[in-house]
Amino acid sequence: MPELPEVESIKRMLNERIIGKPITEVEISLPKIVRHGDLHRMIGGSFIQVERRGKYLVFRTDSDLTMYSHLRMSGTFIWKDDIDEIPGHIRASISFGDEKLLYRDIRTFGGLWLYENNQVPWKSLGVDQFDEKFTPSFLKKLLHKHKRPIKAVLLDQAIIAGIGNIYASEILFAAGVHPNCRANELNMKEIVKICEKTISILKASIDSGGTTFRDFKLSDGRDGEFKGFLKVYGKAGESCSVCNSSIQRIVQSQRSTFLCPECQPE
DNA sequence: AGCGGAACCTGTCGGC
DNA sequence: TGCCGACAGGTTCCGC
Repeated sequence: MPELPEVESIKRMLNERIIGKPITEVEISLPKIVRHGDLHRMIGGSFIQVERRGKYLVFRTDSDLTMYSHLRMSGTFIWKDDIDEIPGHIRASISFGDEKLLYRDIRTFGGLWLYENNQVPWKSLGVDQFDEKFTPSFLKKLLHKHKRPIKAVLLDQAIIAGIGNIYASEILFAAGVHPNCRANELNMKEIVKICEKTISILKASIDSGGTTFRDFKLSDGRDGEFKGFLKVYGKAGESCSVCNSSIQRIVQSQRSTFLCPECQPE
């Protein structure tokens, strides 16, 4: 489920719900989703802020403990009072008195980490696309270090943190760049386009509450609304909205890529 | 060093 | 109707 806009939506929900409330209980129903640390150590403390780094959620507490979460393919957080019936696949929960935050994850690829001081669960995370450093000239330096196809480079979180598979296709379509173009062979005009479209598409998606591709729900159960804005992802065989050509699906690094062969010449 | 492929899981959908 | 394979929004590890 989570592309960056979904993670951002969840972050905002969490900041409205859990800040400053004493943590009274922690329940783990699938131990392996806790990748590091003992979450019970948070009992008695409280969260002071939830941040986002790439697709990670960062839960700051009033002590030196920090909880991290990555939702991977199917994780989500649900505020219990927002729903009528608790769904299956709840892997962990954190109680705040009568209120409760649920961590749900069908495929169990996601996880929770607890670290103290300034340790983090990621090895390396690249620049965030909303960072002021994310400019065409900076992007040019990054891209020209890699000869892989641009699609693979956009997806590499160690280079740019936050772009997922849906948006990689959408960004390259909007920029008119073929996904197989080698990153180090892109010219400045193409890089400027990629930079602008990355920011504008992700912003627009966040504003509309995230993508509903398969089964994404906002924490309160409403559908995200961005699905209707997708131009190529999941549309193989349909007509391009710009030129009417047939949208193609190709596979790169074992993942689907969608493109318009006319708008994105190789 | 950088790249492609396998692995980690469960659910859904389309074809026969 | 039912079974079976393909596919799914992500990341890490391993071998070349």
